[in-house]
Amino acid sequence: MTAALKRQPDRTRQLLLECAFEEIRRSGFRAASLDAILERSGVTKGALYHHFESKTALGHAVVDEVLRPWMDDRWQAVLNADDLISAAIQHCEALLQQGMDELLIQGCPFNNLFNEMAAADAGFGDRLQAILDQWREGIAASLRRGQRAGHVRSDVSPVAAAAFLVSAIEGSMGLARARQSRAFFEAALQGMVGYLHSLRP
Amino acid sequence: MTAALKRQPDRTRQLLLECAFEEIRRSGFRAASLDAILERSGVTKGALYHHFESKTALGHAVVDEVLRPWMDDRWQAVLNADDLISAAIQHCEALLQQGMDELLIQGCPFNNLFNEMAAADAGFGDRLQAILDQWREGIAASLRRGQRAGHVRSDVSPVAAAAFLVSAIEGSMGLARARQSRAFFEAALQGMVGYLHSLRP
DNA sequence: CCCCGGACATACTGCGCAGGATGTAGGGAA
DNA sequence: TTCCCTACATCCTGCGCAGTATGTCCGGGG
Repeated sequence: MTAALKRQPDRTRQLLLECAFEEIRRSGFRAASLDAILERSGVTKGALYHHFESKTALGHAVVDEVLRPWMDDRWQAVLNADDLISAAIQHCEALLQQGMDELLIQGCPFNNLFNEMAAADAGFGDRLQAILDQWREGIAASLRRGQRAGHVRSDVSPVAAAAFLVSAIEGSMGLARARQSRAFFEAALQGMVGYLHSLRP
Repeated sequence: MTAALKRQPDRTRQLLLECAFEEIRRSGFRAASLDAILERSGVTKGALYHHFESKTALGHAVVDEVLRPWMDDRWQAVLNADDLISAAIQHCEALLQQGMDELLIQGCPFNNLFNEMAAADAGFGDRLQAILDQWREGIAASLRRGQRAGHVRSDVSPVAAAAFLVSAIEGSMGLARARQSRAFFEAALQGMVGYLHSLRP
């Protein structure tokens, strides 16, 4: 840490959270090395263990304070749109045209962490489940609004469609990430657009 | 290893592969402990390293000789059916009614391993990608047959629908596994059935 | 009968890692 | 100014693990 940054506990903590998020994103939680986080942030081990009582606690804080806002921010626009289906299709097409590169290479950090840790550690599981539920319920609520407004077929179950949608989204990211298979991701997005159209009346 | 099983190289090798598959299924590849595999199989470390030159090589062999047949076996019936959509819907409903417990608890071993290793190790990546491609192409081919037979709408892209389908399947298993969330999995399956119906003319 | 190589068994090493023990410096309250 | 607690810094330790070195035994070919 540079001299200018000494003795700024909030900033140090935030720096650790952000560097940990990046490292976890690249390597996953288990493979994330504390030493790597420390090197990247310029913070020492003593400082880290002053702010967080264990690697696991650091991970939990990353979920609460970085990953959750990241997800909220990412999906807010689509979820709050008047017409979810149009917004989602637009979102897909935007992805198809411009840089989905970051997503392809590193995948969705939520999905990565969920797959790795949700089953193994209840602290992660509860937190990630809460994010997932909120996301899913947001979609379901938006679909219900769409049904009332006549944008969405009335015979689809919002809950089922929402679960299916998040499954398809995370599944396609997970499968596409691994090998930078742009073609696969494009095909899956196309299929998603087809599905979204089928929800129309 | 019991006395009766000594000096049977093929059987020893097979035993190792199967125990490794189970251990990997439970813990993932990285967290899979060779010592645990050895204890479960009753084989010693010398024997293991006689048959496989590294943990990674063991993992690759597990994919080739256990996981691939497991997947082939699992999906063959659906892929070869006359009417893919009916077969898939039936498959979903069978899952909904009887024990999806094993899948819920441990998830799909292909999906688990793909998420964990495909990006990190080219040996795993190539093998798993091949399985995925074969699966996806099987679905696409089946959809094309369905189009010729009039079971499937002619305006859907088989390639896109196949990619979307495998994404949704693996995504729902991945998300449902983590926390034994039966409700989520059921909703996702219901959504899947809805999607499958929408592929009908 | 010998002997040689494949099929194991046992004991050890080295490494990366999370985490702990202990030391120190800055800055605000009295 | 003194004091004291927060916010760090440094060094050490123990553990689990993959991988290795070396020994041994069985079974078949000559």
